[in-house]
Amino acid sequence: MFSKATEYALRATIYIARRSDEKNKPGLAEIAKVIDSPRSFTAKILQQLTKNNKIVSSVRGPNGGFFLTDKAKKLPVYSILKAMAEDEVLTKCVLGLKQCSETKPCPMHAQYKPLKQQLIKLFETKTIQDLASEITNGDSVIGNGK
Amino acid sequence: MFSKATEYALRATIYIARRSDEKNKPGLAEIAKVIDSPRSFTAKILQQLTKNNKIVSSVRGPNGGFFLTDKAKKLPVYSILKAMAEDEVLTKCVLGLKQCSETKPCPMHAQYKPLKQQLIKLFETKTIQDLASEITNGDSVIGNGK
DNA sequence: TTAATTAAGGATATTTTTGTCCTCTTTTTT
DNA sequence: AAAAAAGAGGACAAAAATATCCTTAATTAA
Repeated sequence: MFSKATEYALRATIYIARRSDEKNKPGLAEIAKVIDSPRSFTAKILQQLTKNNKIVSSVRGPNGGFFLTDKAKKLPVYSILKAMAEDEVLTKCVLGLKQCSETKPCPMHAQYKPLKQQLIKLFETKTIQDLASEITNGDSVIGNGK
Repeated sequence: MFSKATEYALRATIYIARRSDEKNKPGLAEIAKVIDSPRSFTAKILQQLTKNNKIVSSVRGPNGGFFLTDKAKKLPVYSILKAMAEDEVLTKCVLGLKQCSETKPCPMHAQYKPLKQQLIKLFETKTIQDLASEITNGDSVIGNGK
């Protein structure tokens, strides 16, 4: 559904939200290891999330790393998609038609519409914090094994 | 959501289903024009759909072109996704985790599951014929304008 | 103040996806 | 039988996505 870059962005952000506070800031190496993503590529993605979009914050130097402000934790997951310029995945026509609309619907339109709406609602309603808290049991997982 | 290739595959197949019978077989040029896709690339995709997977049928030579058998028209739309090797889009973890399962759910799992199920059901239930018939009014559309 | 640590950023490489072009084969028409 | 009209298939090209590496800047600790 989403690109690798966006998958890493989601996983990394959720992990940082879980692990970070004023004192504790996971670094790139730790994040990439835990979420099972290529390190340098993940660095680029975290830059994207810190730079314009202010979803992730960072500090350099020893004991530096990445963290989320309380404000950032309250952002909808959708904001990560927007930061990765991939929110269109949820909004565009399933058949990829520019034309497709209520008045000029594609053959999938009527059937797909309610699902699309639920998808958007899910990503708009759920906050980063919500997902970070979703460790209801010890088996919830954010990476691929060891 | 899907790749360009799969979008073209869906549009082309629906168009062929609408336009074809024993006598009438739209050709590549017509198909590509109507569904607004790059001609030669569309040729490759139609080859994929004819070759192994037997979703689309074709005949060469003058008055040749593409058509769907009655049997093919009754296939679920899902079969097009499988032919394009993109059915995983619907089934895999939103966060891209191999691990993710009922016993080791990712943080989105519980919320996303019912939506995933609806998506799969939609593509498994709807047939190509269903979509081809979905011209309830004259404004239904399968390409991008003129 | 020097050394060490860590993110930022630029340049480059690799892979995948998307797309084109040309020749070959099949089929029909003349 | 020859010519024309299509799809089939291979080789190649371009663009985008994914990934790596190296240097610089910021910050902290010794």
